[in-house]
Amino acid sequence: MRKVTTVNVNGLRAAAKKGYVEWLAATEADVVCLQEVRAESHQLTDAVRDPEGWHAFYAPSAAKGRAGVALLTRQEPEAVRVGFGTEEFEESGRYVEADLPGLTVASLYLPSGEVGTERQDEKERFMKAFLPYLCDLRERSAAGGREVLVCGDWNIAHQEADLKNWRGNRKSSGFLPEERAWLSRVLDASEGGYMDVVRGLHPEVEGPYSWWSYRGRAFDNDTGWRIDYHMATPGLASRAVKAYVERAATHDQRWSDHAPVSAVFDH
Amino acid sequence: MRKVTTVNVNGLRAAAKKGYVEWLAATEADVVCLQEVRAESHQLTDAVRDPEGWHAFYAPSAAKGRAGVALLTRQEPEAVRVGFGTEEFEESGRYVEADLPGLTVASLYLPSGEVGTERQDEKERFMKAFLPYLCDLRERSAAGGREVLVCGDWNIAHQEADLKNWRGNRKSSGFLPEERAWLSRVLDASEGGYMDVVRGLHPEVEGPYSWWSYRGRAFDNDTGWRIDYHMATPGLASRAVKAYVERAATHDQRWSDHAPVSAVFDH
DNA sequence: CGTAGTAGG
DNA sequence: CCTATTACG
Repeated sequence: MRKVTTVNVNGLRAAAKKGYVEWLAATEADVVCLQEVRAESHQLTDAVRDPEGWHAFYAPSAAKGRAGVALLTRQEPEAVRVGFGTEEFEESGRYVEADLPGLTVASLYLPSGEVGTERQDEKERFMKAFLPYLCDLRERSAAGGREVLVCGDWNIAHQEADLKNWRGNRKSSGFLPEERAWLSRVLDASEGGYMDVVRGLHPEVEGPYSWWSYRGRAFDNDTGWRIDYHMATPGLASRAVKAYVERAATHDQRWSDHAPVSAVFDH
Repeated sequence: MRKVTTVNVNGLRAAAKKGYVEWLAATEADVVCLQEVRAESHQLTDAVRDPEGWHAFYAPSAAKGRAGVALLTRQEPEAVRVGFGTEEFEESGRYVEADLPGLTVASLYLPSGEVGTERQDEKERFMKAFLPYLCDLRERSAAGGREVLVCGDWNIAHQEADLKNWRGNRKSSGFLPEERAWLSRVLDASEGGYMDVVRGLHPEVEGPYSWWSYRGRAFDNDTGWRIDYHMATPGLASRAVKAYVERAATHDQRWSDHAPVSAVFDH
């Protein structure tokens, strides 16, 4: 495993018609993590559901047309698991993980919230349940000799450098103080203990953003958010040699409001 | 008034983006009758709602996004009336009429039905209430020295020549014996007393069809129905010199599942 | 197979 | 603004 890419496709059926298929055919990634598949497997064409040369695993949501994550791996995994053990989210299409030799890799779609609504409460319940799981996962994997990489749409920008208009979004879901504090705990060596691979390799830059609203000229003006992360255990993070947002993948013809984010690892 | 065109636009907002605007700008009609506007006036752009050179009158449905008829006239009408006096259908967006010198012209969208459903019952209630109105209208207009022309989507094919696959549709709403019999009463000299202008000028042809399903290759194969009619009082019908379906108007780029139907009158 | 509606993001 | 749903045609 050298390269892992994560991308929120915002509806795999729509994305497949607009450029996702060509992008996947051209990628050199060994693992691709998808979020917002927004389809049941039988609604996908065979070629999209099971692309040539990949093993594909889907965790759809029980709610039709919502959420849905997937993992594509070149190598056949030793095991695949859906959900993280919290009843409320088991069939929410938000988490799938696979064991590869020396690595557990996961595709995560953390709920998006809206301040003052039940959806924000749901996001917070997810966060509360998911952090202990991340700790368990890290410990369990360490015992099994595996590094961990949790990729996906975390729906939180961590620091001011992670979104263009941070001042205007201090009261917006996705940049609330409690959400940012939660991500800090994920990254805290004494708690979650994960590393933000992209930020680790690019500590001083604005962004790079991975999501731009479809409204207005957000993409053209690069008015974006960095909410898609590769969160890695330190041993794996130390092997990261390259990490970048494939902004150009959706430049000519946008096939999602997110761009793919990739990380390349040494040996 | 020389030329009157009727067209079911199947959503004026969608049609306006796909070719309706250009078609209207090029037409030489003096009156245009629209059905299935499927929008409230404020949802239309100014140029679409009030096209240059026309007087426009809308009768939207109380149900958002449904039905809706309109009349466009080059000349300012002496009067415009919405509905035909039957409570159930007053705000259903199915009937508007206007008085022009020597003529009352109407835009009608008769409900489409589906056998065995409440929608078929509604269609039948509409038919039952509308026939007496047509008789009243004819008599009232005659007393006022006006001819009558009721144009629109009647949602009934009258005879076998009025749809491609009449055998297969004998139990389909739109070609049921009772619907065909009702149209015969509209045309019966001793009852409705109206004339089918297009059929009057083209007694021996199949069609010409004015609606083709979007499903399959119906348009390319001309598997259509003739359900859009100009129904005229005899004095006006006798002045018809030309009547045709503008199939080519939606040939390159279809902007509705119906094509405009036009009739040209002498003096 | 389209156009609407509405929910979600 | 975009992708889904569902209702209607």
